[in-house]
Order: sequence, then structure tokens, then C-alpha cells
Amino acid sequence: MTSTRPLRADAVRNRQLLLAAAADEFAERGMDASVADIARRAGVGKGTVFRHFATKDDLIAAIVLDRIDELNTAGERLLEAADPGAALLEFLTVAAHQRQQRDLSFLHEAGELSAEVTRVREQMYNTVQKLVDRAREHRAVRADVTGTDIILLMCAPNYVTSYVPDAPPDLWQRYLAIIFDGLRPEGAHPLPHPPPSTV
Amino acid sequence: MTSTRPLRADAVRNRQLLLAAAADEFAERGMDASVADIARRAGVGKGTVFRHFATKDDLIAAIVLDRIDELNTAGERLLEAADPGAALLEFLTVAAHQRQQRDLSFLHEAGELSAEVTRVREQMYNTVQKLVDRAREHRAVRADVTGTDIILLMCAPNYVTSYVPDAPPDLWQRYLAIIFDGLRPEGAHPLPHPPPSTV
DNA sequence: CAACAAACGGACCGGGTGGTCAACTTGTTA
DNA sequence: TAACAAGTTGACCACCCGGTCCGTTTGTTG
Repeated sequence: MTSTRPLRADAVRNRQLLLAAAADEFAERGMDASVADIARRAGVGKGTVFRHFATKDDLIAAIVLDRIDELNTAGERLLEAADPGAALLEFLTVAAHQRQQRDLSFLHEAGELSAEVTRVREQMYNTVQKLVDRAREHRAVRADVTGTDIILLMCAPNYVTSYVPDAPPDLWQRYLAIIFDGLRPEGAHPLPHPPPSTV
Repeated sequence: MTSTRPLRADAVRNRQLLLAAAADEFAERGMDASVADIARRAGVGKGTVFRHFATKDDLIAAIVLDRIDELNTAGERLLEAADPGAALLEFLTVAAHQRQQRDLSFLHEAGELSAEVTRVREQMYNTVQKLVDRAREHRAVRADVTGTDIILLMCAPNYVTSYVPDAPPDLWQRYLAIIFDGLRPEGAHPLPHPPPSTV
């Protein structure tokens, strides 16, 4: 049990400022965002960053954790939805929208992420699995598509639009629609490769 | 007119060694690949790198140029193919296969690329445009899909699989097939956003 | 308000980067 | 083969990075 006295008031405030500043800075400058710049943006000293997050990777992990939690919340809500096909599409929409506002995809691949991250991530995989299963049972998606497939295709619409300079902010919706059409049972052609087992 | 005496024999050899070593090094280490490592891998001093390529960005531009040229060659050949739908699919396959062997996608976004690159890139856009037009006329792809759409979706299958650790090397084919199904006329749903005009 | 721990800040450090340069080697050419 | 230009090399430079450390400030608590 790690019972410790609560954080000081200024400390909790600075922690929030840091997380927000880091997310913004990463979104703007990619992985090149430096700790010094993040600190400056948050209006704190560089040492304060390392007091809250032992390493840059820890800071990244904290950001990633928050984002996946958001998806989990949305996913679990959509498990209750009436139309399973629409629910899956909306989940993909939520995910794409999150990434549209701030593209932090590179953070997921970079550095060592905490065990906490892998835990909440697997929780999300589970939720998506269920969303897909429900959609498949309702014939909203083709039979040969798996939960893992959807996890992998989740942010493809954003990726696609990332190459367009000055893209209209909703352009990703176009590619989400195209990809989702590829997931439908009508007019589906057999797939040339088996699905991956795990992610 | 920039007429200059031909490169010395060892210089042309070193240039080739450098391009190959750089491509390998970038593919393995991403953008973090250092000029020093590239030089070592090519069996050459660091100074030699900068003699051939004034800056790291110039080296990157040279690599990108070669890759786009490969696609141009394939694309122009496929413009002669009998089945336009199959031709488009094969072009996408070639592009995905190229990126599967060495993922250098990040190079296209990074640094200032030469005017030569933009020239050959626009040439490629043109070829893709024609491939798509032919495929559309033959009802092989849906009417509301444009050449720009296909350019954007070109390497999405690789992106999708890039998140799978130890992915089977042909996994991208699965997602290419799904996306291509989304491009077909059968069972297409109206798209929620107009296509981007340029890339 | 006093006293103490918690939190802060920024100078500092080692390491790695892209790029330069002048001494040296080598291919070419007459 | 002589002579010169073209090419090579690695030590060197200035810069920036993540991370440390300690003197100082500040919130909390009795």
C-alpha cells in the first residue's frame, strides 16, 4: 500500500499545467518537443517537470494514459447503445476526433510506457472486441473482420489526412466512411491474409 | 547549363554506398539515424557524407527521389494494363510493398525537400490520377472517389500494420483488401465530406 | 506565527548532434 | 609517370538535449 500524504495545492496545479502544456507542445512539435520548452509553456522551472515525472517517458506515459481513458469511457457507454453498427461507427468517430484535435499518435510508440498504460490499453482492446462482436452479430460488419482489425484501423482516417497541408478539419470523416464501407458485409471480397491474433 | 566534369570512380561508388546505407539506417532507426552512423555503415568518413550531400536534408531528399521514381516507373507501366481495376490495385500493392520492405514514410514529411522532389512527386500524382480515372470509367471503383483520395490511402495499409509487433510481413495485404473493398462501387454509401482538391 | 517538509527553479553536466576544415590520399589526364 | 584537382578523413566546433542538484521559496500544520 502506497499511502502518502496528499500533494500540496500548488503541486497539483502545476501537474495539471504540465500535462496540458506537454500535450499541446507535443501536438505542435512532435517528438522533438523538449522538456525545457514544455516547462516554459507551463510557466514552471525545468526541475519541476522532473519532480513530477521522473523521466520524459514518464510524462509521455501520463499523457497517453489520459487519452486511452477517454476512449474507454466512450467505449463502455457505447456498449449500451441500441444500434451496434452505429455504436461501432461512433466509437471510431470518437477516436478519430480525439486524434484530430491533437495528434499524439507518435507518443504511443515512443519510449517505455508504464504498466498502467498496458493495463488500461488492454481494457480498451477488450471493449472494442465487444463492440465489434455485437456489430458482427447484427450483420453490421462483415463476418471475417475481428476486433483487432478495428483497433488497427481505428486511426487510419487521421493518418490518411495527415499528408494534406491545410486539410479541412473534418476531412478524416471522408476516409472513415470509405474504410467503414470496406468493413460492411455488402460487396465484401475474401481477405488475402488472416487477421493478427494480438496487438 | 551546369556542365561539370564527371565524378571520379570512387566518388560514384561512395555515393551509392551512402544512399544504400542511409536508407537502411533510416529504416532501422527512424529519423534518429545519425549522419555519423550512416557514414560508418557505408564504410566512409563523416566528411564524405557532407561532400556528397551538403546537408542531412539533402541526403533525405535524394533517397525520397529514388523511391518516388520507382513508383513512377511502375505507375506508367500499369497505365498500359488491360484491366484498369486490377492495374490500380496492383499500383497500390507496389506502393505498399515498397514501404513494407523499408518504411521511410517519415522522410517525406521531414525537412525541406528539393524542388526535384516536388517535380517528380507531382508527376506521380498525375499518373495516379490517370490510373483512377481509367478504373472509374470501368466501374472498378466508386464514382465519388478521386485520384487524390487514392494517393492519400496509398500507404494506409502499412500504417495500419505498423502497430502490430512482430507482424507477419504480408499482413498489410489484409488491410489493403479491406480498404479496396471500401473503394468499390458495390455497397458504397455516400461520403460525408468532399474530397480534398490538391495534395 | 513558527517551523518544517514539500515543492520550486535554474545553473550545471555529460553526451550526442549536424556541420566545418585543413591535412592527406587517390583517381585522372597529358 | 608527373602533377594536379577531386575526393577523403576524423578531429574539432557550437549547440541542444535529458537529467541532476542544491539553495531558495512556499504551502501546511500544530
